Amino acid sequence: MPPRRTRLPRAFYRRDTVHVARELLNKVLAMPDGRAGRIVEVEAYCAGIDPAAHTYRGRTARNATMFGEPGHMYVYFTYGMHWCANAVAWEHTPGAGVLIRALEPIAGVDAMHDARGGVSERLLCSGPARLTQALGITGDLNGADLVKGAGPRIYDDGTAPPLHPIATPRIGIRHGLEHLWRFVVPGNLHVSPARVKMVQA
DNA sequence: GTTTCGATTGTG
DNA sequence: ACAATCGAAACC
Repeated sequence: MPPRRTRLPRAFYRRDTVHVARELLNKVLAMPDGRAGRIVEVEAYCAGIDPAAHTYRGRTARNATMFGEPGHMYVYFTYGMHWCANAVAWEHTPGAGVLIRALEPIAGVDAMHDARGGVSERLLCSGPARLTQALGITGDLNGADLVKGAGPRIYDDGTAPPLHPIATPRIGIRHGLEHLWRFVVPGNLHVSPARVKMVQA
């Protein structure tokens, strides 16, 4: 018998972005075709004070979704080839959300492999662009409602977030490294291989 | 209008 | 360590 899935209410996303990031650990991201994975790594990007956030310099055509209603999905294109997915989440200041960085695959794994080519299961969804490729998320889904609608959803299947998630600096950014806003499920094997950016000596 | 660079990944 | 690859942001 499959675990019961509870839809996350809009109010879930309408809270402090860092808090939502931690609460999203161990939730389930599911696509309409059945592909689904457990969220095991996230990063919070905050409004106003956070120079690493796309929204730091204000609203643009690209980041407009982040200024919209919490609980929608902000999908952006980067490095000329990759899509990344966020859950819009903010309480008082618009323009913030949670980057989903890694999933543990739990359903539709064959379809994920078809979408990703011959990669190991461990690397199937272990990175922000890997998981969008595995699930088939592209810019078409920018703005999709994760709470209502027929598109991607985030569910609670009864698995609580870790009591003590690992907190680290965020990956691949140049500013805002002092904030420990990357959160990881301790011991999970599907976390992205944390590449430390090499610095020229 | 032109240039720079990125919330990354795969390969060498 | 570095190329791939292109649109948005930044700069003039």
